[in-house]
Amino acid sequence: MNNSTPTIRSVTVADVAREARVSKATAARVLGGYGVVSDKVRGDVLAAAKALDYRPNELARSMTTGKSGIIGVVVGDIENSFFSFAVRGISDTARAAGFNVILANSGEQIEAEKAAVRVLIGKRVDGLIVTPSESRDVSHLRDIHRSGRPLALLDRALPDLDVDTVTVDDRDAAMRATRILTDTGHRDIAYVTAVDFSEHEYRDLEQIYTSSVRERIEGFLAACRDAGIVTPERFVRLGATKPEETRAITDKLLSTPERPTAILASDSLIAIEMFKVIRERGLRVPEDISLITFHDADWTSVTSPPITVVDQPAYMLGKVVTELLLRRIEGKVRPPERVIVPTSIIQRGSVGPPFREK
Amino acid sequence: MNNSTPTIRSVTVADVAREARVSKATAARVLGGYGVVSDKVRGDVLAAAKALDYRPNELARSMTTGKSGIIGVVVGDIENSFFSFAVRGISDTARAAGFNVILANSGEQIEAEKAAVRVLIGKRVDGLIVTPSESRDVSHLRDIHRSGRPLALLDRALPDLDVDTVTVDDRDAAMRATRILTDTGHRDIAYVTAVDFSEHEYRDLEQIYTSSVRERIEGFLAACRDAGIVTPERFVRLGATKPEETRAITDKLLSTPERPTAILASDSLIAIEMFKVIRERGLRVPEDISLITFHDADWTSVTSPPITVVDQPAYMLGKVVTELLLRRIEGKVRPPERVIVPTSIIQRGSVGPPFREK
DNA sequence: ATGAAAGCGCTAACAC
DNA sequence: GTGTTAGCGCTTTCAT
Repeated sequence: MNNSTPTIRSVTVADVAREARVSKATAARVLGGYGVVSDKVRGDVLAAAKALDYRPNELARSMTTGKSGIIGVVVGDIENSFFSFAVRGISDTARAAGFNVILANSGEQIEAEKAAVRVLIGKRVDGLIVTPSESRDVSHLRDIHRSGRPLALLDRALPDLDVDTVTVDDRDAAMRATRILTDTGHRDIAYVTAVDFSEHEYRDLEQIYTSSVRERIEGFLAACRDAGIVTPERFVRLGATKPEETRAITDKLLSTPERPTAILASDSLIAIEMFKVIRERGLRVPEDISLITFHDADWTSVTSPPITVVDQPAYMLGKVVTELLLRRIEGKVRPPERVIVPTSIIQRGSVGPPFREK
Repeated sequence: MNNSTPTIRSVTVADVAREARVSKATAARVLGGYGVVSDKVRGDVLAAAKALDYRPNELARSMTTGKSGIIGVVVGDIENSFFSFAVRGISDTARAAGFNVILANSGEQIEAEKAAVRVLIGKRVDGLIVTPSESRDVSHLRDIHRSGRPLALLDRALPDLDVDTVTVDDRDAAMRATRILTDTGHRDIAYVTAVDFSEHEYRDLEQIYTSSVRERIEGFLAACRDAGIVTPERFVRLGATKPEETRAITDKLLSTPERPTAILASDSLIAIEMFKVIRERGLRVPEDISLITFHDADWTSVTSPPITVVDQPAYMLGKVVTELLLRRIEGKVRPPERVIVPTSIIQRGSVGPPFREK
């Protein structure tokens, strides 16, 4: 049909108004779906709009209304399937409420996170959902709050920032997972986590600025101590942020004669890399070493043996945090909520008695 | 510090101008980084901006410039790690060029895809990258083109739409994968793909409206025929869009005594589900049945045996399609490009001779 | 029920 | 170099 050159100037309410022989205001009323218009005029305007192929300019609309219909989301790493699911939960919930989502990746880097927040605020998003990469520097998050836009935190709580927050029961989950290991007889258990840190060695909790990481370590250590294990922190390893780092940590961990007999991994990306290294070294799971990981990633159920996991309802986390945010966007004033979503442990075949006992 | 109530009205160039005792235009010049200003005035304005905590309103900026700095992306399913990687490639490339990304999920539904496109156009994105879910209805994509905004296609070509398109060598990849199977002696090979279709049975290529799906089937059939296999289409199955569908297809496929001795899966989501069903039925890979899948998903390297895959450079696809789009956004006029990125096959342990020969 | 006009925050001509 | 002015496309009083 219309094979003419691309439309240079898009058609505006003024164009439609002219075509329909009404005022700009009237056309805008029917096009924008507000105010009152007679049925006849409505019909005329709609017909004109159709004839001209009118598309509203959401930008202009946002500018006058102050709302963009966009929710900004900043996550640590979209390639981590935990976040994929959470984002899916966010998107579905937002879309159902008529909102769009702008997604930004922080790569767990505080500077990238700040930049992303700045941009999103500039775009006048109606609200933000952030997975804060650390709790020391929250000035940019404070700014959001100050700018009057709602903010909700996903997966990680910030002690200094009293806003709607949804996390899982990290401490408890870590304790339960660890207990499975100690109950099976393990005394030398490694905990490997992804917090960005120059060294892999763990000193004390003061080093850790990410709530979920911290709480999991706390839970792990507590469960170990409950089982009478002394200095359980000797096998805590930080900095498994990339496959190569994880590989280095695992290699070192498995090289000593005093090596751990079980491993608890803080996410599935770490676990899969550790699993590969374990395999390559000719070790068997769980005969030679037991393994539990956070997150029920797809691969954990197809390995031989399948992996015991802490199942985190990622989609649900995304859904809940979005609901909280939407409620704020709608202007409900009430104290910030702190939702803790329970996890469950799916026992599969990757835990067995420690090899030393054989 | 400033613990006052959230800023109601955000500070504007006018506010900064007043504070710095210069005109709005001058303030705008330094704040917007264009035009020329004396160093002294620049300093004054910057100081005023800082004091007032000025944040540019990107919306207003976009409205006057006509550019939003946003690239709209519509993919089939973000949970599919193939798309995750592609999106990561898109994001990284876009961000490096100073663009943001709005991500929308079509769920491979044409209506959702149309809605997403409409919204993104409304937001005046500077360009769109779409993974078209089918090639019959491309009116909405034509509209993009007509609206003057660049459009680039990812992973799937559209015969009717002559725009920048980046895909992998689907036909050839399917042929090579199939040949591995035929060379190993297989004569009864199933091809299972995810195109949305009411029945699972395949009749002819005319049913298929998605280029990548179609080309892969073509390649599969061609390679089978080259190997002298008659009616290879008898084992082509469509509609593996959800785990349940895949499960049903696999169950049926494996229930007959004439069951296939090898399977080629069109994506890793299908393959993992098939792998699970195979396991549950007590069949072994590759002794009882061989398996190859498109996409080097993480799980394919940790199963026993690991899975032979068609490695698609998803990140690269995203990167390349974004580069093409950015070039168009910059206004370069030249004929649409059709880039075909080569794939490679990673041979692992999931292919063996057909069990019937034993 | 409809219209006229102002204004959202910014950029872009065009003067001076 | 700096200021003045006029929009961008829409919503929103305020009249009529």
